[in-house]
Amino acid sequence: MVHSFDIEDDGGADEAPQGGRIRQRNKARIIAAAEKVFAERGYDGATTAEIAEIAGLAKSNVHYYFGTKEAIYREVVAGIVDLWLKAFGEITAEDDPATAISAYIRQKLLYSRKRPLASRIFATEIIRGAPILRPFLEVDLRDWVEAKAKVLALWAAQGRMDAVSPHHFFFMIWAATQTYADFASQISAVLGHKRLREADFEQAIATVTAIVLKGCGIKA
Amino acid sequence: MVHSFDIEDDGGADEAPQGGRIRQRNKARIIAAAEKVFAERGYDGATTAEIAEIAGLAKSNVHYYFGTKEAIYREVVAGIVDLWLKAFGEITAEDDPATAISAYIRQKLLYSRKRPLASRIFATEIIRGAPILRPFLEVDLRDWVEAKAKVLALWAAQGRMDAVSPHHFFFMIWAATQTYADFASQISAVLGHKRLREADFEQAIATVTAIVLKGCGIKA
DNA sequence: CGAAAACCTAACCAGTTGGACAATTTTTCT
DNA sequence: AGAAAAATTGTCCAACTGGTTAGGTTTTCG
Repeated sequence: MVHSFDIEDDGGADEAPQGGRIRQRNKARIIAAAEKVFAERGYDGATTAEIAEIAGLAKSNVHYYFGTKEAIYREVVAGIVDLWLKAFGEITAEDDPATAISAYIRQKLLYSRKRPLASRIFATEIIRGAPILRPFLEVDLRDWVEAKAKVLALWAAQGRMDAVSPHHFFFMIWAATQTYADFASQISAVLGHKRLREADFEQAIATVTAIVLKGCGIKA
Repeated sequence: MVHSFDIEDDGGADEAPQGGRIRQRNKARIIAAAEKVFAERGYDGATTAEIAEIAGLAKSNVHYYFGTKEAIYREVVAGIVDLWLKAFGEITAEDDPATAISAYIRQKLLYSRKRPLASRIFATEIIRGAPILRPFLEVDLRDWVEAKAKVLALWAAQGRMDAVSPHHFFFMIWAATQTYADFASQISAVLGHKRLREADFEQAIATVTAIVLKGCGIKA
């Protein structure tokens, strides 16, 4: 998993939340509330008071569990990184290119649908210059892309796809899929829908997949 | 141009900045400084004090020209919308599809290179739910997309390109081009470059153009 | 020139925010 | 039960922020 990068404070086991039932439940509530508030208001716009209110706790109680606002933010971001890593899915040389890439795009797009708040927090963190996530980007993500670049190069050598720049290939997929979370308000405005529907996402999956596969000369 | 939507307060002529030389120069300085601050800190994180400092004026002087922080923000956003409209470029039925789409992608990408701050402010505005830009998105941008959808449909009927969903086609191009401004820190981290270089943008243009054109069956 | 208009800014203010703390209540464990 | 640990909260506060104001300086223009 992630070796070089650990956002969370505890250097210990990566699993099993610590503490009693109450602690566990309240921390979860706070994180969930914080995700909403950070996504809607941004880091600076978010207030611990609003997080507390949504979590159904007193503000002082929020500070009891997480010392500072930044600590809450770091934990929210850490959770999002986990999601990213899971959403990465597997793309190996043994896979069929069309199958693997299609699955990857679908997974990313469904993630934008299921967890738009997380996606937006990730986006604003990057836009702000990735003060928290820089190590993750420079090491883990970079390694991941380098590994996948080799897979794409192999596929290209085998004539199973065109020789496209693997970096920009992924940048394009990430952008095209994340936009349905981050820019949802723009997309729904243009589509004339109040909210994005299931069908919109299905059509997005179809369009993005079709263009990317054909555009890279990947045979089905 | 824009008929249904006017962010700027003055209902009058759209050209020629009002006021004397000093006023003009200082307002420009403030806007430039504000663009930087809003892009880096977000709306809530931005302070009029920092804007003033970067502009080289006293905070009170900033409030002398623009009454409120929100007014500054609105003017910055209005300027960005103008850029968007210009960057839209022309895509008409008479154009050659490959030429028109290539030029459009290139223009958008170069805009991400030349004006990354503007792009980031636009992005955060959308992520926040587009409180200011909603009318623009729902009317002007929507109309623009509908008009272009007809062009794409015609091209498809003429067998000059595949019948792809025009909406998602543009969402994809917007995402793939804007990502080089908004997510520059992610991209440079993955590429291992401290800053994005000219060559990175050229390769981005090449990759995105190639995938989109081929992916939509647009013959060169 | 001279006065009106435009420009500039130090000082100030009221509201908000993150966070500290001490006192109290609840839960846990023996 | 009863003591220790954990949880809860009202209250307080220093720092900061957007914005005002009053009084000064500079520019403009007849």
